[in-house]
Amino acid sequence: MYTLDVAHAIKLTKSPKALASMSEQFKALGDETRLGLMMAVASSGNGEACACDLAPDTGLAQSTVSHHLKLLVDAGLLSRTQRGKWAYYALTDAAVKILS
Amino acid sequence: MYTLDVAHAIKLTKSPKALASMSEQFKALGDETRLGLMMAVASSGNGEACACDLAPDTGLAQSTVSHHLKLLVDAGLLSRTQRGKWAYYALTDAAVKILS
DNA sequence: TTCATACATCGACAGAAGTCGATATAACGA
DNA sequence: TCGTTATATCGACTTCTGTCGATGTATGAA
Repeated sequence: MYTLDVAHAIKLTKSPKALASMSEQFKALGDETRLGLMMAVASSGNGEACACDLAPDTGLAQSTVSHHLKLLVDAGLLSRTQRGKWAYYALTDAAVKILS
Repeated sequence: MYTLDVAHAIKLTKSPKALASMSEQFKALGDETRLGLMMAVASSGNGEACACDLAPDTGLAQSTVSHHLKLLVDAGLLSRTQRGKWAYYALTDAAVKILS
């Protein structure tokens, strides 16, 4: 039956907790700037991107980009690695699942 | 290479138009009430759900639910069919793709 | 035609979210 | 140690968004 397939495929998350974290991830992606950042990371040379490269492309203030990146990390969509002075961001598995 | 796979899998939507409509859909799903409505439709008996059934479960005002449903339809995530006095909502293909 | 029901639209309001400039922190080089 | 660079955090402001009650619209029944 079509319906049951859909319900099953959609990993019917009746649990409110799962629903909350799910909607948090969607909310994080529901902003053009942040989705653009995700795409930039995805298409960046090494699977990861330096904040110093991401910020200029957006045309936004550095503090704004930093804020958006933190939000994406908090939602579990980006990982953050500090190397020296630079911060590198990469997609998490969760992000790849949602975006592909 | 890992990165290129990611970039490709993510249907690298450099086009701003695609990015805008994508983020619109994510934004629509980025609200717990609306995501709950989507789940309710997905798990409803017939693949579609009547607004009259959806509204009471949310505990919200009827006007609020109507507003959310319109938003989901506008984002291309729900289809709307009027039958008599009742409005029936069903997931679109786009919604199934995102949610599964 | 009149009434009730199902839903949409409107106007208002409170709280959330995006943005900025200024400032703090932390790492590296001289 | 001092200065520079890369990011993060803070405070303020404006715009967006979720919510409601009231009202409009359309369908069907009496």
